[in-house]
Amino acid sequence: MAGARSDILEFAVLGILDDGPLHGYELRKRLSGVLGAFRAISYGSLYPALKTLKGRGLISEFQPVTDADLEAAAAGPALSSKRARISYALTAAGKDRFAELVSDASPESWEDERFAARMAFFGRTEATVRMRILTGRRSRLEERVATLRESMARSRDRVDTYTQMLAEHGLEGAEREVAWLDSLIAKEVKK
Amino acid sequence: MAGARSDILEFAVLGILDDGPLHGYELRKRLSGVLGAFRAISYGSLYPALKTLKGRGLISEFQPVTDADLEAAAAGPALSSKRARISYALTAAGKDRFAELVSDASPESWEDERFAARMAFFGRTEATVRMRILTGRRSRLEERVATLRESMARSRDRVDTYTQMLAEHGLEGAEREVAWLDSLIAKEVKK
DNA sequence: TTCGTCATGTAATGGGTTACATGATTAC
DNA sequence: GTAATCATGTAACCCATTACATGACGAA
Repeated sequence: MAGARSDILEFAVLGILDDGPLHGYELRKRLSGVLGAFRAISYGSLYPALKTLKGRGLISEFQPVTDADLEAAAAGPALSSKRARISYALTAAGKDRFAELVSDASPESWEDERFAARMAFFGRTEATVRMRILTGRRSRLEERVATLRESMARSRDRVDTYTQMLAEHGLEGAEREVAWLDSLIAKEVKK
Repeated sequence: MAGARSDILEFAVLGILDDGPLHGYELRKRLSGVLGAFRAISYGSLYPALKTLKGRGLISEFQPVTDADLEAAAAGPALSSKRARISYALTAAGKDRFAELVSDASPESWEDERFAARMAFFGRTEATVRMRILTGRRSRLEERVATLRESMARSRDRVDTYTQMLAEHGLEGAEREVAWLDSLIAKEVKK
């Protein structure tokens, strides 16, 4: 993914806006479904990020005024609020950037922080890249399982029951994710 | 937990040292078993934290020189290295502080960031506090399950299959943790 | 002798949160 | 009328990581 570190927010925002324009507040809600598991980003992170993205010419701001605009921008339960919210849309450069990011398959893609976001946009990801990320994630997790097992074996008698149960639960979680990935990979192959 | 935010590292370090003196390098390894799941802290975090703790008089530094000291400080696979490592030990104030922290049962205790660390020291936690944290964690997780279910229901037709599978996997993980907590709680009751 | 791991640290950087500030709209 | 939620932002702060710097010890 070209850049260095947490372009993950950039990626997620571009990906969501690639689906249609949205205003900040709603964007944030969608973000929590895309960024790993449960974490929601704060406005103190989102709005500055939006500003940066705009500064880089990847997204553009607009106030939806016509009904059509409202419909396009709201895309929610209802066109409830009439307040002039600030909506954001991808520019051509933004679309290009997202296309670039979504075609990347470098190892960071399957690390904890990024994997969920990457998978959330698998619908717009090439099959080969998808496969690479899934298998990469799988081997990453197996690695973790191995490390965990080893460290549990080493410390078995030193640590108390609670620590052990904690570690065991973590191990089971990792194994479960491996199994889940296996099923996803199998589905990919069948396709 | 008296203080504000991430006294979690403080808590974990005190808890580990409560078991006996240790040097930084080894401390860091143990920390990864105590801090949630898999995360390891970096030296760039650990050493400054140790310095602060020392400044606050909660831990003290010493160079193990006698065989007995070495034995006490190494506590590892072997007394391999003869190099004068800097070991840390709890002071009386440090012991008090740990006792204070370990008896806390405020709601933050069962949030994601803290729960694992709290549970890792359940062996030295009062039964009532233990119970409170376990049940608190449980209801926290159930809350999450509910939110997740609801948000999945709301967005069912809008989001693609991959996002859905991701959400489902997250949901299952949360449900699995609830079940795990149930078994832990049951064990506590029997005791 | 060179590689891996043990071992300890500091400075720069960065990503994020919290707290604060403000105000409109909706449902009761 | 008033509480909840929608909505947008800024400034201060915090915690952690990365990159860097240094060096000893053991094994091949």
